[in-house]
Amino acid sequence: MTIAHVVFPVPVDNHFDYLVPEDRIGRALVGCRVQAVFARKKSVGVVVGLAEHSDYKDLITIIKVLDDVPVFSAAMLDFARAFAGHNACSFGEALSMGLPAYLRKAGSRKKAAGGWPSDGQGLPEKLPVRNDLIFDPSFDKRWDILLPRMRAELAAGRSVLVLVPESSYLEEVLPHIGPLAGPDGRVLLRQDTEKEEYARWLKVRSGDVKLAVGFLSAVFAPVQALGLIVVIDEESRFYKNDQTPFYHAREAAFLRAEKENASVVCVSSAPSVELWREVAEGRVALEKADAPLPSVRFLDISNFKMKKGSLLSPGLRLHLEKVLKEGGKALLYVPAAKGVGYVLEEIGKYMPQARAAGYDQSSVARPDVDILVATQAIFRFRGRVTYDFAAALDIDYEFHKADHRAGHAAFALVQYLRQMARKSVLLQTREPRSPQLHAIADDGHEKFYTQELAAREEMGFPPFGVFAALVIRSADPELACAESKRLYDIFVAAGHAGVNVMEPAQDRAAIVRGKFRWRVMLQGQDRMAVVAAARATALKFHGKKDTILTVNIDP
DNA sequence: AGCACGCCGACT
DNA sequence: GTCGGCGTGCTC
Repeated sequence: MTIAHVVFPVPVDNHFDYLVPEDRIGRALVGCRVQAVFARKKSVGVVVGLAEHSDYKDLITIIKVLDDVPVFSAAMLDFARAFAGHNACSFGEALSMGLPAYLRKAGSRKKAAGGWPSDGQGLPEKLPVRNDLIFDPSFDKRWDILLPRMRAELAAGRSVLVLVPESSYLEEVLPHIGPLAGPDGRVLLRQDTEKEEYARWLKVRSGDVKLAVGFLSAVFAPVQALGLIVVIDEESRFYKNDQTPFYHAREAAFLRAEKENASVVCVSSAPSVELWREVAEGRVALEKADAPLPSVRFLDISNFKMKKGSLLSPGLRLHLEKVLKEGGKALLYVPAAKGVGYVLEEIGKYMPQARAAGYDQSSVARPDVDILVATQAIFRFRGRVTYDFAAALDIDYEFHKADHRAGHAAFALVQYLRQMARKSVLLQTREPRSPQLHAIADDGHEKFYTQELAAREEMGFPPFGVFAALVIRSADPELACAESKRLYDIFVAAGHAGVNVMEPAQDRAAIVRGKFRWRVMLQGQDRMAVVAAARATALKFHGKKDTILTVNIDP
């Protein structure tokens, strides 16, 4: 009697036992998809283990084994298990991330044709594992270090997975890496139709693809003989998934690489504090690509009595006039929340002779003018476009955000401005003596990380502690509030040692698409303890009708 | 997550 | 009587 442990894409942590059909006894089964009756419905599950007997009495038999050869290698199963533990989802939910929609559906006749070359047997030895951070403040030195590293893996018969934060990077990345593999050996992973997704998945899985490029979900791509995962601009916020499971692609990349004995190389102009800690602890090696960058100066406006909302100080106007007189071009950064409109109005009033325009998320083209007033959106041109002069008009605003990552965001902002300015960068501030401000503008960078790591350790913030946000969504504001209180009570009643809880509060995004959001925040030192507490609380909480609860680890 | 079971109030 | 709301617990 042979029993299969099967997991399904539902939020339950345990596996379910089924009898193996006669004709499949003794053949490879672990990692195969199966069709079986689960909770009265025909469902697709994945075999994650085998046993000789089960404690469960009324076993039923698997209806059909859907794959001739396992869809998931042992390493991918290990990765999914670790991923589930990291992100407060079930093993089955984690595995379903690695399947195209066609192969997740119960009724689908689609096959996962082809097989793994038996988990790497018959392949040349792997290169030694080496996790690196390429710190490239200038943006253009990264390829000198990265390309030889990728070539070495490919030459050793290993495949390489490249993650980029979003599509604007492709223009920059593809010309560099395209030549590393022939047209049949490379693929760009994009979400479009299910049919396309499936076709590409098969191609990658066949083993022909040696170089795959994609966005955050590409970390699950079934590349064979994985040697290296490259994470381009690892600090980007786009690597954090915005729905369940709320995983971070950089963290998932490290988990997967560990299970596949592969390496990770992160590239960044402003490394995340989380990754910098890995460097400090010796788990990731630092390769700094030194290149001169323009220095940063402060423009103290604390003594100016400016009109409310005004960002164009007399001092800044003097700078701009000088730049214009020399025939140069200026970039003025404003936070997206403030918009570019008011600054443009002020320029029109005080400097009518200057050609000025705005650039933000909604802009189609980048205007070629003397003064460009832009939001974050302009940074998609990093490495390709430069200005003579760049200024952040309200750098204080960046620090005063109630977010433990605000300091890093400000640091990254300054780094990006230095990349886009040929001559000088100016930070307009009312707090010219702020130690944080001096740390982010320091040429050495060490100052920022030392200060930021100390502050985060003191506060128990990541990477020294973990947050978990339990978010309740409902169309009814009262209900959302009441339910978050009930959730809080459930957590407190269970008493999770080593995990702190904060009073229910409105989520940062209080209303999204007509749904009101309240959240209960958990915090603790140990990631596993926080994840376990979050998950236990979520499973105990039975949401009222029309309310949804999501668990976001490290929001 | 779904979905059935079962307990209460409301109603032709 | 019995319809249907929603709280509770289970899925091999």
